[in-house]
Amino acid sequence: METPIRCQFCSHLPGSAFHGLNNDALEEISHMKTCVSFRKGQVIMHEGARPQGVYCVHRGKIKLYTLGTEGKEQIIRFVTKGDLIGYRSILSDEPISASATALEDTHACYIPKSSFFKVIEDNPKFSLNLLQLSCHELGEAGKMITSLAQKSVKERLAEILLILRTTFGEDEEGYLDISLTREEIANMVGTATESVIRLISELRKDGFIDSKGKRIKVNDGSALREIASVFE
Amino acid sequence: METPIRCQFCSHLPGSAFHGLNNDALEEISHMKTCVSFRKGQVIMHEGARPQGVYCVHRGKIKLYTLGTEGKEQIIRFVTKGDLIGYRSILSDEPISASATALEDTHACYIPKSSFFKVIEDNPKFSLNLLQLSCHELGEAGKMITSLAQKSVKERLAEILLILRTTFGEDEEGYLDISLTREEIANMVGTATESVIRLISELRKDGFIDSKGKRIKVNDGSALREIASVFE
DNA sequence: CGATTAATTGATACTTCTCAAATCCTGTGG
DNA sequence: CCACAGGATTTGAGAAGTATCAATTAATCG
Repeated sequence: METPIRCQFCSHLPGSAFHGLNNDALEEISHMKTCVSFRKGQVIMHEGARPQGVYCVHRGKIKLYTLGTEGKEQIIRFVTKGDLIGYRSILSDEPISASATALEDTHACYIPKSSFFKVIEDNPKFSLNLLQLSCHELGEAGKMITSLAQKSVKERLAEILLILRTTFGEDEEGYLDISLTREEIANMVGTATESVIRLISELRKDGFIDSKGKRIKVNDGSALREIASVFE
Repeated sequence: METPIRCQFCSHLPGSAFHGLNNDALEEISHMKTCVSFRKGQVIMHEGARPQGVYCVHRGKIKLYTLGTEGKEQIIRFVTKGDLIGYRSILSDEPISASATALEDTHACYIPKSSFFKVIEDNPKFSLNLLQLSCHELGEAGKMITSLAQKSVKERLAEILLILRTTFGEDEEGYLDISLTREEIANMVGTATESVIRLISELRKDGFIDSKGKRIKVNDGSALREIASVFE
């Protein structure tokens, strides 16, 4: 447990669900929250559990996933700095629908359930932000559903490489700023690990991407867009 | 355009997003809304458009779907009495992510965007209801993602027959109270029409379901649950 | 530097899709 | 009320796409 930065001064405030709240509200939240850390690989929330609060990620990367029948992970989405975890479950009053595991060492602010609801009640703006957020994600989920139902594995892989680039950005050398195993990529695409491996090496041969071990670089985004049939 | 029932007296109020609002609020909404009808097959909202208001369905059944690359429908979910359409787009301030088409003649109440926001501002309870609703649907979408990514077509079909039963119920003879073409079922399952046909006849041979034309009856729900690997 | 875990490759089996043809329905106009 | 046109459903056969299994090589971590 470390001393938390006060929310007013958090660099992720503008893009977060707390943007637009007045100073008093932010000051109050700052007092209600605590700061927690997770090591790479650590489970932050467990599918089926009842969360007692929400996390606002300050640093690090997290995967959200459900477990399928055979215990296979299906990655639903990724969470990074400024994003909330656990709010879905608390707001719908349902058990957690997706487990969260840290992909790298992570710092987050923890806001207990009761405080979270207090912020909602006291700040219509926050409530609206959350509505906007959940509705946006609902749209994203819909896209993912259509993609899984109608696209081939190759199309989906190309799509997800592009999503990874927008979500995590690139480092100085142009590689995606996220380290995933082939299995994790497969669990996002919804296919077998071996299929991902074959297709990645195919994309590499075609020159659309580069890859050194886990590091992947998108060379030709428009080629990937074409493969993924993304027209946006 | 017909005379709308006032919301206070609407039989769908308890299960809708407007439940728990006080009488004054409901009275106000009643004055802001208008009543509209759609014929079977009519498109209510078009993917990509900017909706100017939301519909609260009073009677009828509606499919929400996105169009995939080849123009193929992917049905995301169904909407029935008491449900809202269009709120996701308005709240996230994004174009409509899924088209809506009436599966049978439909009556709905239309609430213009500005009125909708006014209700939200004036009634924290409504805002919370919407949050709960969208978060619940987010969980459902996650389940659908996992199912599409990991289950076989047969498992998904069994799952969807069960979903249809919970969503639409059964008529006096035990048949699902919804009429869908094989193609529409396929568009929900995320497979080819012919595959659905083959699997439906397989389930019929096994005695788990009956079907006469479009009418489908679930004989053995627990067998379907077993096939679908649903453990709830 | 072992010992594990991850990544890769090949061969094979299986599921699901696609195309084509036949049959069945359903609503419509005579 | 009947015949018919057009769509929906069904069935079969073959092709394609993916998964699975096994064996090998590479990478990673104490």
